[in-house]
Amino acid sequence: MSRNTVGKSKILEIIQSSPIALSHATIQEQMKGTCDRVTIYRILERLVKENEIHRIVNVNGVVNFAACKSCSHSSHHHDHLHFSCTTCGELTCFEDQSVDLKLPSNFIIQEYQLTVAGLCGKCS
Amino acid sequence: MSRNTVGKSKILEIIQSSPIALSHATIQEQMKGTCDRVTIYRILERLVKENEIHRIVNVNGVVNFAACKSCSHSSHHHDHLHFSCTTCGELTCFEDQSVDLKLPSNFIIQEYQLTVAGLCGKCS
DNA sequence: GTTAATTTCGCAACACAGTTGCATAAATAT
DNA sequence: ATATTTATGCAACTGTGTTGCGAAATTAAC
Ligand SMILES: [Zn+2]
Ligand SMILES: [Zn+2]
Ligand SMILES: [Zn+2]
Ligand SMILES: [Zn+2]
Repeated sequence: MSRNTVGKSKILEIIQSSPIALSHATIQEQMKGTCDRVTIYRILERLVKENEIHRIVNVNGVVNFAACKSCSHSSHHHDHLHFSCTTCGELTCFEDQSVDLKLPSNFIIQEYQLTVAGLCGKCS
Repeated sequence: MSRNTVGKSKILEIIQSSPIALSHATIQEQMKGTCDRVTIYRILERLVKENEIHRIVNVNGVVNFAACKSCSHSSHHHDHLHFSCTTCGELTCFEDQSVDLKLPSNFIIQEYQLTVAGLCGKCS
């Protein structure tokens, strides 16, 4: 396990206390200069590796991060759906929505990226 | 409708004759210097607007383009699944796979980005 | 406690995808 | 033939993410 530093704890707390997924840029803002850009990238990488958070590629190509809630540390699955609002920009996890896919049997799935974009409840 | 230029026709042909989705970089390679980088970006933008091609954000965040086959020009839908191979890098459309999602009724879906990554038939 | 090994951090520099402004060129319209 | 519109090329720029490296901070060993 990697070390628990001040920056790491703070970043994890920011992500865990957010109802929506956050981008690196947003996290950096909230860190208010207490951490270097690159350090934030590396901490996020560590947190992903330790199954504390998961990464979602938004429809604009930018990576966002959200806390892992329903997935235990032993069985880690991120096959749930994400919704990205085109107005307010919020990226929400639908952890209850696991989509079942029918692919040819010789296809081996390693990673999911299931996101729909549109207007969220607030903006519609 | 935008104008039909040499570059536009060539790029459309490259995309239509490809069994997999292509990135801007790959298209630029196949254009062999006949077109400027920026021009290619703008032509792709036009082709998307005219419903000739659709854009897929790959798991690495890079945008890829594929020809529109099953969708007519009147009813345009891109709710199908994509598969991105982590070994050979190929991004394939599964136009027959339309995933059904159950979102809260006040959520309005505008755009789909349904991609799974892993090992394709050739690489598994 | 002092020293050595490991990990983290900050800074600079880089790679890459994508965008914008502007002048020129080409195609349409009058 | 002239004016208007659209497309192109070039340069410069933005934003996201990465890599190398030396310094600082932790942890382990003695
Ligand atoms: Zn919204
Ligand atoms: Zn999620
Ligand atoms: Zn493959
Ligand atoms: Zn497709």
